[in-house]
Amino acid sequence: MEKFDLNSFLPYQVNVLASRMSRSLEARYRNKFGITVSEWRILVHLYQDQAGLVSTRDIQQRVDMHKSRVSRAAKKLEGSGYIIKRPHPTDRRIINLALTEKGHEIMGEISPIASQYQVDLLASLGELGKPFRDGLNALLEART
Amino acid sequence: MEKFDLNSFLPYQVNVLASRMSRSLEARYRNKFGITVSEWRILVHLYQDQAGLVSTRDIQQRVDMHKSRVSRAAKKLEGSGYIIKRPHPTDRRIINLALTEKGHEIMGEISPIASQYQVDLLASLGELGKPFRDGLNALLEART
DNA sequence: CCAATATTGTTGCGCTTGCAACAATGTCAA
DNA sequence: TTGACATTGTTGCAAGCGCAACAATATTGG
Repeated sequence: MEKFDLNSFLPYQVNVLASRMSRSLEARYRNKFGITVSEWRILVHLYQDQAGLVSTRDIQQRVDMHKSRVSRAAKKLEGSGYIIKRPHPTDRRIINLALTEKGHEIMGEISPIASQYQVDLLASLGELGKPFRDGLNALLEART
Repeated sequence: MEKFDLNSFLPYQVNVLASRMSRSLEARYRNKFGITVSEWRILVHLYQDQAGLVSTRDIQQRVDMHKSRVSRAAKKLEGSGYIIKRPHPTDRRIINLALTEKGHEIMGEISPIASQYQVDLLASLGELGKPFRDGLNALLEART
């Protein structure tokens, strides 16, 4: 009698997969650059959004991280010289973040690694790739 | 020019989804029973495997948790009276875990909640459910 | 038999995180 | 204008985690 099968329980599966992916990907750049996932998310966000009007608040909303997590990761990134904090021109509560030249350089190196990882993942998925991504997006959009 | 789109980056998406699922599901039972995800995994495993020959080592291997994490969660569960630790009959290094009556009772309550959550998830996925699960399983099997 | 090695589970350590409280600043209504 | 409320970012705290070291026990090779 099967009361409950953990191995086919979606939240469990997704969590396990997430941990493995993070770990596997992080292994590809952590030792080399000393970057954690939280910092990586901020860097990517600054890298892709060239506008530069990026506050801690923006990142918190767009990158699904609690503001305290953003705050601490940003502090570390500033200390490492990858980003700088600049005051918002009119609202003094807001702190804008921007990549330094060093930040651009490291993203120039890490970004291809991440892209390649994605390519590898999709290759291993084969024709399941498309429907899997559709389902993933559906679930992500379902819960606002 | 799109250098890198975080929102369509698979490891990011899967991680965000995993966090939301855990949080959403945990909210359905944590306050009521004071159970964390780690403890939940152990309880489910003991619940579904009636054989009872379940050591910390078994759980560690099957439930994708580091042994220290299993050890601590088991200690908490024992303290809460949900499980008991029993010595292995021949190998004195091994500690077998088993649900107490109280443990069975709580699983009788939580298990349907989890099942219902899965039903809700699949409902929101609609016809994407099947291919999504296929892709998920493919990724989980890909990395041993 | 015994010495070296392997396995099992626990624990100290450092790190990260979420939460709540907080200070500083901005907004808005009366 | 001003007083109440909202927003932004930081920090103390407690909890959880992975790693590595460890003690206890088991296995294996000579």
